[in-house]
Amino acid sequence: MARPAAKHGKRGEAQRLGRDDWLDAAFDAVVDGGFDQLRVVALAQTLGVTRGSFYWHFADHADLVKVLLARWQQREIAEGLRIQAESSDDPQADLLRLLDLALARGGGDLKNLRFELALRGLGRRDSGVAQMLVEVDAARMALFEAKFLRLTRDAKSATDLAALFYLAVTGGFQALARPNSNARMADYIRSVIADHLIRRQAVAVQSEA
Amino acid sequence: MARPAAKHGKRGEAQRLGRDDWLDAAFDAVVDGGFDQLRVVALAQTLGVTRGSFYWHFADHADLVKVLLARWQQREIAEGLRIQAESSDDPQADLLRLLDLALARGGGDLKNLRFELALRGLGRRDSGVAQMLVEVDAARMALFEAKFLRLTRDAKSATDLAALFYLAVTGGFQALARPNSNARMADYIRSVIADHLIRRQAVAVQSEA
DNA sequence: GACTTTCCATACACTACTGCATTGACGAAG
DNA sequence: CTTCGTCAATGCAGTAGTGTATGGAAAGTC
Repeated sequence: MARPAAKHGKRGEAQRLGRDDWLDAAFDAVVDGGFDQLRVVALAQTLGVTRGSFYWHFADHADLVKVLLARWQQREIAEGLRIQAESSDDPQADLLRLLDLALARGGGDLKNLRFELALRGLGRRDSGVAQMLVEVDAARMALFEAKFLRLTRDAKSATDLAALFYLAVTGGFQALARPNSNARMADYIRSVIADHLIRRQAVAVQSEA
Repeated sequence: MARPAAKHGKRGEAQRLGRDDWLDAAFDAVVDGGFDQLRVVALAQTLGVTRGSFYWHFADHADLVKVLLARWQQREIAEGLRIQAESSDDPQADLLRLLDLALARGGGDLKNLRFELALRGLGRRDSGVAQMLVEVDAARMALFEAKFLRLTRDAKSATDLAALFYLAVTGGFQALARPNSNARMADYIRSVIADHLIRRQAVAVQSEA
């Protein structure tokens, strides 16, 4: 018997797989299906190989999850630092851009968003994952708070607005990660959050001066 | 061999189980574990019977899920009507009470909240479930919008505030459904939403007059 | 007290996965 | 050309869970 199916992936003909190929496939599998539906057999089938390959790259199923989570966290940290670096003179514009990044994660595809929701689902049962998410949330909150502080000049309201902002964004994840969520919905959510939590705040500060 | 284990459930000694006993057990199983971890063997074990009983009450695993979802939706509709009925003279107080109900669902236990999050996880893959959630969300939004309309007297801002309110509450679910979420967190979320989306709005309306 | 309904036990067949061991193909380094 | 490292196929054992058939016990019903 010859190879069951050819891999028609990245650039057309790279037969042999690496660790990242398995991780990418696992990522996609989690995106539509969640962590509970992550099956080694399924990954092998989509990659066009048998499970024999998998157990060379990973110790077992738990190892795959562990590495996948670590990779996500690493990327999340990197993204945070990257965003922290880019800062303009206009704090309001910064916040609006932050909102765009949070709700669409740059691309417009919802894969990262759906992955994170799956991850939060896992975090409700796995205390280790929950801890990781608490840290990620704290880092993001700190980022938001810093931006809001430049906008409001008041510590208390900056903290509150950052928290509320984060709550709304997290809620937006739920609404946007649906199977048939249209682009209009995304725009509306963005505009509501932007109007009431960013622009209105900027006006209030301006009218004080 | 005698009965593996006695059922020490509701009132102490009711040996024979009904459909609702299985549904209650299934509900709990979903609360901690999600729909993907819903196993009839596990339910049978916690109920102290074998699977033979299950397949008398339900056609199969899919049937259990179907009935469980229907029951949840029924209760949700009833809850909505009940809330709609109780209306006081003070729209602000009404909204604050609505917020309490949404974030704690009356009791203070997080079971309903965690169940709903699990349900939303399922809705990301099952379009039927997704449709049901869209309807539930729409009904709640209409409820919120009606309350906000009495507060702001402006249709546009009432719609927006209701949407933002719902986003924040949904986001609050995520934060509160964690394994180790303390009561302080719940209070903070409540206060932030209440202050910025309800009380501040009431003040703005009052100052116009 | 026979008869029926309701609920449960037992046993079996079947499927879906995992994990591991062995072997082999293939390229690179020497 | 051999050797070694890397990746993959194959086969096997084991586990977990579903669905179904069948029989039996317990509690009502007439």
